[in-house]
Amino acid sequence: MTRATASARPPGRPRSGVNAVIFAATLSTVHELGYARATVDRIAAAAGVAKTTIYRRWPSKGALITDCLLDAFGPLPLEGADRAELMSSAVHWIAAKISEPGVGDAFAGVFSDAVSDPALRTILSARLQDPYRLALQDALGEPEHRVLFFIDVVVGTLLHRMGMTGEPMADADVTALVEMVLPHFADGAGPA
Amino acid sequence: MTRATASARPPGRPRSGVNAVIFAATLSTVHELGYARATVDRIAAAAGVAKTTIYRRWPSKGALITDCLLDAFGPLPLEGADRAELMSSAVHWIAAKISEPGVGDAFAGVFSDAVSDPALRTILSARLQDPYRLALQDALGEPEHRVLFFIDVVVGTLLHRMGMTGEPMADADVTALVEMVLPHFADGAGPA
DNA sequence: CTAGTTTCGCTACTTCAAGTATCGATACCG
DNA sequence: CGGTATCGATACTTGAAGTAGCGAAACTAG
Repeated sequence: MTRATASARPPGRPRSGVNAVIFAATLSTVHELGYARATVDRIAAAAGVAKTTIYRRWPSKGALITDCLLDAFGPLPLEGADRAELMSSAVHWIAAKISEPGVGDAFAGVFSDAVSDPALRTILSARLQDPYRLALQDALGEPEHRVLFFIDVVVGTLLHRMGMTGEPMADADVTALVEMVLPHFADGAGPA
Repeated sequence: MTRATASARPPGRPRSGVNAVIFAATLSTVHELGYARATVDRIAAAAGVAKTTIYRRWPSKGALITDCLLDAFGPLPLEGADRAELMSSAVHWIAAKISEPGVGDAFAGVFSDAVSDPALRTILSARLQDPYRLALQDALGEPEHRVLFFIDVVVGTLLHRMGMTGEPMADADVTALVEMVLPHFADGAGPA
């Protein structure tokens, strides 16, 4: 998982397999201290590695958080007999992920940083959003801009609740979100 | 506008009426440089005042931005013959406001800061969200949690688009947002 | 006109975090 | 063994939030 699957192993001392440890330390530190106070120094200390080791692997704190989220989310489970079940399970899945300790804070935090950092925005969009967007386009047969709108609504709503209250959205409200979104994205409901 | 309407003027040198100038400088600086690089030093320089003057009036950068947004938004225009028109105009209004130069960046930026700053979250919730929430509760006759959900969806969606793309949401998508939200909040559509 | 109070601009400072630089030591390849 | 890239450790640079203390200015009360 840590080791690249490249053809020949590159020369030099190989990287130790501590990415998973660093990811875990990142989430727990963010969970305990919040995003802003989860400094790279503290994350490194919690993971038992040097700060320089982290900066050798990720170009910035935002990139670390992005990869950490990618690792925490994993692939989108595309389950459901029909279109409605598929979308419903996707919404509940991302809501549950964002509810996990540290994940929501880290997500909202890195998203915030990206607002005034175009480079991080590119990383976030390409590494985190695009894979799920493509999977959804494929599963739903919707054009790109409709799936982007879907993501804006679902993720935006969940993050806004998290940001304004500090708590993840309750199940009842996630269900309301599903019920609001489903008709709009029902087969043949959209324009074109 | 700047001067307090308090009973007797307090002793000492009165504050100069530069709040409006500071607000304008804040928005233009955020618009030019982005939220993170719009430092209080730079905002003060753009407004032609000393940084200490700003910190005499607002306890933190976040509080300044919050008041600046409050000033930029103004009161929620509650127009519309019926419930649907009222909600539609409210969504288009906030979308237009967020599209104004600097406003969306400032909003997304201060929101981001609030994620890991409970004190700022309190300021943001009480000074910015609550007035509009109360006005909506009154106008729509909906309970608090439904209006909060409405705000999460609308503002969250608009900010997510702004944060991920750097551009405000296009009119066509705002219209789609309205069409998605309206049926869910139609009279008698909700639980209880 | 003077005394009291508060704001003003200015400069200097403290604190903290992101990110960089450098070093000797270590692990792996050929 | 020689080459190379990583490791931990320490020190450093840079930039921004927020604070402290100054003399000058503006206003009010007497």
